[in-house]
Amino acid sequence: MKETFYITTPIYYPSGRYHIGTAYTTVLADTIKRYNQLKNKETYMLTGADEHGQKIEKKSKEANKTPQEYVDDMAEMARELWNKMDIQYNDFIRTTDERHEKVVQKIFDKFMEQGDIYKGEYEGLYCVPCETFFTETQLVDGKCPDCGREVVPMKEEAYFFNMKKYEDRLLKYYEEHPDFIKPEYRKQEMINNFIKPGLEDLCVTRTSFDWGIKVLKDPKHVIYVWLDALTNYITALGYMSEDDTLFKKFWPANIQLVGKDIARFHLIYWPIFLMALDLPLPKTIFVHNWIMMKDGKMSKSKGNVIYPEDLIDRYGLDATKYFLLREMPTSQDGLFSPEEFVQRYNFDLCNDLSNLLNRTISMVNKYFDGQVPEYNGTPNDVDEEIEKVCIEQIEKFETLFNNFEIANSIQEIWKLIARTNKYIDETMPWQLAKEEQTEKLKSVMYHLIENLRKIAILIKPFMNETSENILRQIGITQENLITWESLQQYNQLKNIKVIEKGEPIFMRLNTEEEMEYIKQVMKK
RNA sequence: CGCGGGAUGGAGCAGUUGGCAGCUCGUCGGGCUCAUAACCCGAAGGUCGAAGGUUCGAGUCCUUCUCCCGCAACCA
Repeated sequence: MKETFYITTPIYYPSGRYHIGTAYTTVLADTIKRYNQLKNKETYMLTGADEHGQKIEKKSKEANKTPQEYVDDMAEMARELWNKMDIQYNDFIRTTDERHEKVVQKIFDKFMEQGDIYKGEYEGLYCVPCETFFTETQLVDGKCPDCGREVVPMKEEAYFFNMKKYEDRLLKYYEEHPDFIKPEYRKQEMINNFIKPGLEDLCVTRTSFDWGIKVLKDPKHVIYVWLDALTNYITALGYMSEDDTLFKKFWPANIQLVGKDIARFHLIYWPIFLMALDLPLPKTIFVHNWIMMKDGKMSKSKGNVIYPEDLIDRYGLDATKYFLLREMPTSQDGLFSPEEFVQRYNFDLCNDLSNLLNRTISMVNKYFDGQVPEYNGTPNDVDEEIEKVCIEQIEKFETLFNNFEIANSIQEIWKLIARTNKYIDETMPWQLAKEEQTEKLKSVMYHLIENLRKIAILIKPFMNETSENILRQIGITQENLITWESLQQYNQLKNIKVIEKGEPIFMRLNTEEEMEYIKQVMKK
């Protein structure tokens, strides 16, 4: 039996077009999934949409649609984007799916029966025209953040989930499972800000709007956001339904990705819901940071929003994914800027990677008519060293990647690329050719192709197209030479012929022009 | 004294368990010619936010302070 691997993204709230940050989360998930797939695990990736709530109700009115029509259109948009980005999700859950709604109702009833949910009163500051509750901290100058009008204290009947009951268990779980929350400092944040001061019970229903899952036994209430949204990770697998084979197979999740804005809900409420259901908790919840712009958060009013389609259409999918993953540190927010994007493209992708491929292919053609020599040992120290470096870099990559330090892990691949470029200068193949040192020259060509093969495999989880392109150009077609295990081999290439003329995988961009282009696109 | 993170050569960042301060880009000089004005080498440039302390030795540990960012509970 293959080891299983279940990974989830948040279900995104479809209140508008998805920007680059949403794409980042999904690309990250897809990359981790593909990596684990290459490592021969049976993987399952879930993404989806969180389609209930008052905001959707409003948005749909503005668009002159029913809420259902509105979310249908948005779901379609999301699917198109993920297809365009070649995201290999296995399932797309929508909270309006019947399979989800039915189970959420069952879960609600179960919590009622267990006494985890009780009826009480929700008190908050209410904006009458907007028909919305706000907390004090949400207010802008003590007024409604949406319309700027006065808010009034209001009460409404609501059901609450008794969080206090699980407080101690949650803390204990944190302590006993050091891998549960990554990065570590998020745990401290949760404990100090929310758990230590004492958890407040969570309001799980509302009566002030309709667009949600009805409470069966009290239908004027709809189930409110988090109980509805968070449970998607298990309803999608068929939990509490006739066919729960996927649930049995894949739960608990190996990793659940969330942005820092929704960390609290995933690190506190979600584990508590699972405890109340007597289910195992996910192995890791990974909180990633945000992509910031030079002038702060992306926002339409600032005119600094970047959409994934714009980058993909002009620079290709792989370049876009490369940038996202390479630029996002684990410990802090990443920075997007047009100049950074163009520079990464030119330096890393064109100069380092694409050029390495190009010069190698050219030499194999020039010196051996495109026929890659077979492994003939290591005729000098440099060859031996390059073999060693290769092994080391692969190890470093794996260690970092397994710890979800993706940006750092990618840098290790690029160190290998840089080292391989340097290897050419050290060995000076043109000199070897002149001096007719054929054995040495053969060895150099062999090692170059071998490194390119490994580089192609290493980038496969996030640059699949480029990976295949490289392998095609260096003439590697045998399945057994493109597996993850084959990274350990260094002397197996036989009967390989590179293409006659190298095709650049990335062409140098004009920095000025492209910076201007990206800036234009951001203002749209 | 609410909580967490950050402050490292011109810019952006690495720096696990304390042991000669690194990387990418930029600048200056050189090399090579297989390749994309590319690639390779060398140099200049930092009292690692401030002040104390522990230590044979601290960017790394402790204390205090300054500035920046995020969070502060039901908005996804």
